[in-house]
Amino acid sequence: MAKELTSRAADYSQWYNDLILKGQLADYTAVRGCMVIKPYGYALWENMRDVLDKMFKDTGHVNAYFPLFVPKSLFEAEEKNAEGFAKECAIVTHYRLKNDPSKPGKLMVDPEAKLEEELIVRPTSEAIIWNTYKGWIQSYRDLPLLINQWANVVRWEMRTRLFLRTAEFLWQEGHTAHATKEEAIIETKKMLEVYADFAENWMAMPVIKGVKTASERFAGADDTYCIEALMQDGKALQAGTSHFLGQNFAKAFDVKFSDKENKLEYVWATSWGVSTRLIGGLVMAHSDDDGLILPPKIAPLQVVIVPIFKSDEELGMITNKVNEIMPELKELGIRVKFDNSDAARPGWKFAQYELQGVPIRLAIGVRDLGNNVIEVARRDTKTKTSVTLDGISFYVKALLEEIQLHMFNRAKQYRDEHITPANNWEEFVDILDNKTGFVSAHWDGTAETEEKIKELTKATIRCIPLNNEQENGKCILTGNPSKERVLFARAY
RNA sequence: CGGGAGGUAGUUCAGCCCGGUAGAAUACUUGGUUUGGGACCAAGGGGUCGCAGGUUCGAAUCCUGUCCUCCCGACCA
Repeated sequence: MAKELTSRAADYSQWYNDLILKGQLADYTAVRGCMVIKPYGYALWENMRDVLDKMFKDTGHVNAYFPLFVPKSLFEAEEKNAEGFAKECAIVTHYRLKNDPSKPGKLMVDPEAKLEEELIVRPTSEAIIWNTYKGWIQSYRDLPLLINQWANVVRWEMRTRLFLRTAEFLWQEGHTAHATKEEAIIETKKMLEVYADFAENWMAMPVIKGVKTASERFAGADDTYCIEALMQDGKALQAGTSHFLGQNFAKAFDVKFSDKENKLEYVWATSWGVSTRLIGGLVMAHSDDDGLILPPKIAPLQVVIVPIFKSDEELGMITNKVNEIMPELKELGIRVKFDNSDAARPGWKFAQYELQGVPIRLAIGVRDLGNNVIEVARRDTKTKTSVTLDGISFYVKALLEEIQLHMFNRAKQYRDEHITPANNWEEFVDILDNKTGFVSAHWDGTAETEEKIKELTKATIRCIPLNNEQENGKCILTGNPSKERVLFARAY
């Protein structure tokens, strides 16, 4: 079974690629580093997007859309932000092609059509948005501004990987403006909670909420909060970030407001985002050697019904019964498909839907009709049971919930078992090399030490967990005093 | 961007070293038998050999350039 898939043990990277490609989530294109998200993968993204969008709106945000291009002069206004992204920008320099006189039928860039000012294809939108906000904000009555946009961005990464790091990707970016520092910090933390809620309760992917060290911070932020997830190969994945931007962008773009005392103040800012990278995390958090395992709440298809028949007459009998069940399932809001195609035999369908991670498979043949039962197969545990057809829709509904919970608990158990304290350097390195996962260790708080540890072990500080327990100790590398442990890991 | 590997039928690949009518498996189409874990038989269709130059009587094969992918590294909100 699953004979064409590479196993995780044999080659984890290849297994990951196999699942994306053969599970039909995405495919390569002729464009370097850019993928096409196929209908099945896009359906997954749509489900994720819809849930997040509702969460944003429930927390008072509205959607808008800003330009893809950022004039270079605006892009460079916030210096740290510009510096952070400068090395991975796509730049528009011309606006016209013309026939190439030396190569008939071919086109060339028209040198006459050079732009006065280059346009940067947005790697993130703070610059264009804050330049726009300048015109929208005059008074404290204009605040807060709570805006989100669903968009694509481009980052010219040297090395790309499907979903995890592509040159162009889809995401949402929230950009809010506030009258006070306190309010902006509350917003930053609120959105981190939204992300954690989404990751854990919808994607069934446990995350650690924390704050980044100064060197891992978003370029232009005063603080970067993050959710960190753990993949099955023991590597960490930054799954979402929420930034407290202070007044950095307000100052760079001169965005001031009059407060109640008619004093001019700079606006306080936040930005926060999650991307299609979440899909990569979803794949690596849950799936197995037989294919994808998708959490029911966001799976494009939650239930597939596969008929087992030897003749049209038998298929007719089965179809009659399925026609009773389908409306009941749909009535309960379940995304269900009846695969009565005769192009593939049952065994092939079983394997295909397992590869694509459909949470529940129902198989029904005439034998089952006689016994008034149906075979229920769970993707997460690969167990099969024969269940009475009476009230089957409620059984399926409950089972979907159970699968969702089981997937989360299983991932959480793995994650929890892979947060390991290290009290000396030998332990630290041993855990990273052999056990993998997060290592909880003391750090002296300096960027130099952080960098040195990264050089020596390739592990980075993923975050300083929120509500971190305070505990006096000694830095794992330097032995200097430390007040708390931080989480290290090798990461994607 | 450095090192390594690769790109030939929808897919996985052989052929390349040593230039001479483009192959296999699988998938697809049709017919038949089948159908409770990736069925079988028969017939059939499908290719600018990544792209662009060059060498040659002749290039999938040799040479040069270029694009895309994978792995390792550097980089990485």
